[in-house]
Amino acid sequence: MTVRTRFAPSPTGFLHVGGARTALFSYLQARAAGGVFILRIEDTDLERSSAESVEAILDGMAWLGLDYDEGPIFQTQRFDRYAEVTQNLLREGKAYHCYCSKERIEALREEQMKQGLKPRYDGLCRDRADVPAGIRPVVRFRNPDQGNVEFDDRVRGRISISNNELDDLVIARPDGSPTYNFTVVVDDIDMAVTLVIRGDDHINNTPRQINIYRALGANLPDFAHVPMILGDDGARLSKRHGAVGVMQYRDDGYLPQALLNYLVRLGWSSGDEEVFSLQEMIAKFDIADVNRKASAFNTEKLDWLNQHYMRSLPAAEVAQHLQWHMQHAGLDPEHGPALTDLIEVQAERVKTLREMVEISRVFYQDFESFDAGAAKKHLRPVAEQPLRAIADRLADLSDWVPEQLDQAVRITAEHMEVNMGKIAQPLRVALTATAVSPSIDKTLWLVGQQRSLQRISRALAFIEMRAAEAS
RNA sequence: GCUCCCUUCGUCUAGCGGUCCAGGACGCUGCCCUCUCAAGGCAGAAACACGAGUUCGAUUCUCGUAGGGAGCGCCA
Repeated sequence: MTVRTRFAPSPTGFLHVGGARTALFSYLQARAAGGVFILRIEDTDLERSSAESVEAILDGMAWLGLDYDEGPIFQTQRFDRYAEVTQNLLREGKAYHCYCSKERIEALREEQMKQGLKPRYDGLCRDRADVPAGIRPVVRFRNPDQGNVEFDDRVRGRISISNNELDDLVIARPDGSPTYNFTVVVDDIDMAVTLVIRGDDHINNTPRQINIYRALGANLPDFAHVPMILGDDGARLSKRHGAVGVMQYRDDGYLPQALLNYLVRLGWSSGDEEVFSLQEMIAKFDIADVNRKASAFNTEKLDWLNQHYMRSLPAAEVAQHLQWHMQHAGLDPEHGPALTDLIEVQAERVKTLREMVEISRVFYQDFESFDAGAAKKHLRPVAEQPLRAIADRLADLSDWVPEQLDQAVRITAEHMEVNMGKIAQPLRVALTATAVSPSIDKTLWLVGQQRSLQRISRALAFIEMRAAEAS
């Protein structure tokens, strides 16, 4: 039997990291088995669902590269089907109309809670013969009241719950619209899903869903309930933890490979390995090896992985993502070094593409003024001779490559009998306006010959101006 | 309140009765390297929630306690 998995988000917001992880797990299980991965949009709640959210989810899936074989399938397109199944259950006596008012149900719930009982529908309308006038009834599923439901969860192990704990849940509202626990079951049956991977907040729903499967005479899929993701502080992940939406990670400068790798390691491991390409994940991941406890999201480790991928992925591939950030920062890649060159030298000094853009402005745009502290320390009269000397040598350089540039600076330092720092630091400030940049040869290389010479002249003028002011 | 579930370094995890005075990774600290910042190399601090059992022997099995989570909707 071919493995069929699905990811079934409800479009009530963006794709968050927890959802992305269950999507990834479902995707990996399907791909590993040469099976089918389905995307289904659970939009039965017309109030909360939105087209923007659907877009956001689709965008998130696309950015992560989690391609699906079937879908997106929208539940709102399947209302006729749910109604049909509901009618069948009604006809077979496996479901019934319930005329109880919401008020009565609420009062019942309160009363039961007060008595220390678990709130459950009391079945008043179960065998009702009359049809009260003027009331549009809901449809309730007739849950077995004997025995218990057991299933082997692929991550949680054996789970057993007594039918006494369950009650007759509403499967259709007065207007006929179906409810979640019913639609998932109908859909997973119709779509022949063989493995249901979802958040463990659904674990308590599973027994009642299993009862519906049985009433429908369908085979059960395997279930795998994965723990949720917590924020850095161990509390449930929410907006106040910063980024929770997948696309926010893109905006913040993370590579999809890094996020995916981080997510797969959250609650799962394979020996001492930390880095996994998508192919390796497919080969090594097994939902049965996922941990049972919730894990906290740690941005520092994500940062480490992100830098790893910025450095190890082909520069051309990273450049495609960097391009997007350059544009968003208002920088034109044409006005400076090739992005692949930039990545080669900058990737090891930043955690995100966004930071890379920030520290690289100076290679694409002229700066307004020298950093005050850096200028005060390095653009002093003593730097004048070294700067003139290096400028002369650089002006004659025909081959503007790091090796030649490194030689030029070293030889200049040797001739002047000074430390590298005596020449590199003033030069660094001249070129970048700050005292921090890549190694001096790489900095020169990225700035380019013409621009380097212009900036050195500018620094010399600055030094003279300061000297004049002082005297 | 009731039901179900979870508990190894700060964090992610390895461990599936003796190989563990508990291994790896991120982070942290120190040293080295060094033209700045990084990166890199080396070293280090850092955990089995607690209490009873079972056993010759428990991180590993059982039961309690404590702490935490989820569910109990005409939301998904």
